[in-house]
Amino acid sequence: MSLEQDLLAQRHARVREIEALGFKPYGQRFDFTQTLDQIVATHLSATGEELEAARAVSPTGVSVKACGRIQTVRRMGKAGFVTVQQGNSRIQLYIRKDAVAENDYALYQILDAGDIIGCDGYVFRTRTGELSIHVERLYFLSKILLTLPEKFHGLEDIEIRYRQRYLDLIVNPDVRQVFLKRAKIIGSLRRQLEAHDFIEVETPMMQPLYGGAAARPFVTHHNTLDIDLYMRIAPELYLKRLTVGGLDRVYEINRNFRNEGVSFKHNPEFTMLEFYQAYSNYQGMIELTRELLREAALAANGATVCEYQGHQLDFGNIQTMTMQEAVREFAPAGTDWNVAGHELVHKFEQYCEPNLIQPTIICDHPVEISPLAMRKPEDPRFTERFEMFIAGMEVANAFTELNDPQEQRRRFEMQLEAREKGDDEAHRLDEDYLRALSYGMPPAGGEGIGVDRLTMLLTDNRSIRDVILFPLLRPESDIGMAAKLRALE
RNA sequence: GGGCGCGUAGCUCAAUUGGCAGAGCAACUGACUCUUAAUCAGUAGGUUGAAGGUUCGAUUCCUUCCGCGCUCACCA
Repeated sequence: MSLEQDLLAQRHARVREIEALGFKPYGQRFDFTQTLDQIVATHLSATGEELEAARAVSPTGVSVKACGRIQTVRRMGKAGFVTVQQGNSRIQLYIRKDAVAENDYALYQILDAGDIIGCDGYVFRTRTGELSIHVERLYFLSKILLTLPEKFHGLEDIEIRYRQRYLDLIVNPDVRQVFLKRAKIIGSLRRQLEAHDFIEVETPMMQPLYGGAAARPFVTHHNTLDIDLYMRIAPELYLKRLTVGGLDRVYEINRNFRNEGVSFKHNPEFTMLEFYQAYSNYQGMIELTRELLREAALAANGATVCEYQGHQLDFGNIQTMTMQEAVREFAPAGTDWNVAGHELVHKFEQYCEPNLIQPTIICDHPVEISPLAMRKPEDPRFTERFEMFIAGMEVANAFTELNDPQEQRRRFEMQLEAREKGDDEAHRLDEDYLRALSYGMPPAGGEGIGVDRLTMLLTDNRSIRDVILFPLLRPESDIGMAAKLRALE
């Protein structure tokens, strides 16, 4: 028998012991009166004397019913300390033989780190001043069968951290904070857009034709209809159909799927915010972007400035320059910046992109790479488009939407030519989209913001996998948990 | 897909030129009624990612495979 199975068998035997003591190892509702966060916040500054005095005045004044997962157990003869964690807080429980029922003490003696327990007790401070709960009654809520990683070093194996994120979250408190911040960022984006009268909509993830970006799609199949469907690479064309329908301000925060390489800034499924505002244009999007990012930074960090991989990023002061200006500034002296088309894009990617550390809006992209954006009236080689770069990453992409169906048809045909020349990521021609435009789409500005990348920047994580709860990995070979559990029966 | 690197006990890590696979934590037994990385005494725990090869002998060298990381390409 392997060690792992030996441990599992030990723990399983403990389940029977817990039952023999009259506790249920699983499945009990527990109506705690305070969370550990509340207990810690309430008594943060109370001294031991104050807590003792409060208890003398009213025994219920400092009494609590609380619960959490055991982090460490320190047993000493006829008493001991058990540190439990719940939410963002941990607190130690003090259990002594003469203060609890016999069964409760017997239970305490067989607790393992990782068990989930509850207690009744009162709040006090130990001799060393640590806020603690003096336990008067114990409850058993859930049994751990496996063993937690080491308490001091935590879990560092990056593969296990991604594969078993639940374990990562249990033992690495910083990871929890990253995902709390992520939720705050998304909440802030929603609040800002709602405040501007945008409504949240959901458009198809499975599409008969994919579009709105240049990328290879995932293909799936619907059995009953017997058709292939594509996982969307962007929601853009559906959201713009909604502006045709009179939903003037729409947004969607959801997953896009792109069948491309995986890297520190690419995950096959990623979260995109897209929004469209009728009667606006790309200048309007620049103004809105400044506001959204400023507020997101404040929501995440309480400041518009944050540190990212050693750089101070200022989300409250976003500069703007055209793509040509960027090449003029960053390319080696003598480089011809007064170019257009793919040549300009190439020079931009080569010389500028990695150097755009501070949040920077780059505008006026060549028409060749912008099939859905309106041309600039004063120079039709370029479009009313911008992308925002931060720390060398593209974080946002926006433009004045092309709403002329004739021009859109010609752009699609340009894309078809590119496809025939071997560009298998060129846009498809979407007849229904052209039909929608032919009913008249209001002038509009639209934008997409990469939520994962924004979260990376605001949480100082260099890998997109550290801001996605379950990043895509190759499936594990045999884990055999079912067989191991069956062996315990 | 290419290049480079990594994979040792449940976890974090050692192992000298190729020479008996080790430690701490976790686990188990015992002591201890204010500890906090509790302490102290003892016990047990290994297909060194997998398969093959070279060798008297392989964690160590070679080949293939698996997984992960970094990087390049791709990702307008």
